[in-house]
Amino acid sequence: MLKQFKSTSLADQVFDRLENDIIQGVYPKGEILTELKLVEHLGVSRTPIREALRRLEQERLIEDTGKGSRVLGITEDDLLDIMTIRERVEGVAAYYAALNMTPEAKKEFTHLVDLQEFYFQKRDAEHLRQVDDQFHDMICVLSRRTVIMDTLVPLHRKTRRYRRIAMDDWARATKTKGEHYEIYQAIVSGNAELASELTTRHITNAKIHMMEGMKSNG
Amino acid sequence: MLKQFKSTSLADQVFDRLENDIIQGVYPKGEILTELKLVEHLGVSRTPIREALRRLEQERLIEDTGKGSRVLGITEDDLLDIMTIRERVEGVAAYYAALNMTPEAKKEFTHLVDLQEFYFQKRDAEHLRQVDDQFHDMICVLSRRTVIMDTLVPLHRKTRRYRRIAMDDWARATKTKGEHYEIYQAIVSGNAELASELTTRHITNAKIHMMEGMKSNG
DNA sequence: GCGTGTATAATTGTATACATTCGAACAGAA
DNA sequence: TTCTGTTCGAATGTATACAATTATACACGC
Repeated sequence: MLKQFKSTSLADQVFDRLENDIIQGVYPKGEILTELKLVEHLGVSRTPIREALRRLEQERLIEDTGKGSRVLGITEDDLLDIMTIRERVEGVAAYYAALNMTPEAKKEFTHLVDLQEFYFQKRDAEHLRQVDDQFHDMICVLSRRTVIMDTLVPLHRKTRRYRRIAMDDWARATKTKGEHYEIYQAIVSGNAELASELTTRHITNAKIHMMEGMKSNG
Repeated sequence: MLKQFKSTSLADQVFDRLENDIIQGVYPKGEILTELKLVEHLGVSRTPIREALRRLEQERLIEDTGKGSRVLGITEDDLLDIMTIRERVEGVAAYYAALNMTPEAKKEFTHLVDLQEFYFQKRDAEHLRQVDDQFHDMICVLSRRTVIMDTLVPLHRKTRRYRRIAMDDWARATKTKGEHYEIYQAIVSGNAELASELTTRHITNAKIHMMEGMKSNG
């Protein structure tokens, strides 16, 4: 018999799924989720569902009404604020990442950048979006600063739906790839100041692009 | 019979208590909390305790070991990063607060500033610390920007233990009172740019003061 | 028709029972 | 002694039973 995959708990699976579905808009904003409906829909008992709901509440993706949980979702104001915070904080992550590079970290980081190039050549927007996610998360992880990670990573997750749109604009994707590569070089060469500055500038660009997208799409 | 107080759930009570106890250092860093021990200690069943633990995990105050939850607490690096993030983000909150003032909000804010003066005159460091907490939380709430609130308020909570020390330094408390008053004036007069700048400068000062305290106290 | 009271059903809060996993202690053989 | 296998217990994961609350519908009296 094959070795079993590491079993994540049902509570974790429910959380991941609901978090993703809410961010992707599967559950429209304002919809009421009751525990019983989720039991039927997901086929697990109330215990893991309740634990997932409490965590989603903590992340302000849902709101307890006393009679079911209301889906809050992510507004345009939220997106704007997320980018503002990232613009001001993610440079700090890049700064520490540049100070903390190890050969293993560099190898992993390089692999990610190569993957980005690969998907770019294939014009594979969907995977490119995933790699973009991972790129920014990796900077946080490489910083080895827990508070910074815990602040930024949830914000990255919440912009996931938006980024799908951004990556379909190939001109922006090309620019993103170049900016990422510059950041990568600054970090692996240990140039903390430059890494910080380039990262901030990159996110400012992404923010501007996002705001233009919001204006034209309503 | 008297009207009952609004009953918060046991899960919420357990969360509040454990969160506070961990931040205050009641549970030393590294201690393992098992559900059974908490059941005995707190006198409630495992269900609300588990929900509280999952939320504490989400806030990275504990870590699941698979066999009990390890208390993580807050390191000096964490404190430094918290102040760095606040330094860069809290000005944004003040900016929006200045744009969103209503008569009711102004009244509440004014009351808080008066209260600060009151406790200052009484040399009541403990209450002064509470008001300091509330002042910074209030700026976030007044901003009416959910993401900014959700980012900053948990960080405020995590610095609570440190602030107790800071308030015992009366020279700093005096300076804090003055800086708060300037920020208050900028916000209620709707001067968003100034409010943002003063807030950032105030937190920079607090950060410097905190770092000096860390150096001298080891 | 309209308001009121009651019964009922839906929903969450809490406790507990059962399943499973994992590690540590211990016994026995090489 | 040391390695190994087994057993037992402690802990968590999951499901379910029970309690309490609240909204809704409906019947009844005015």
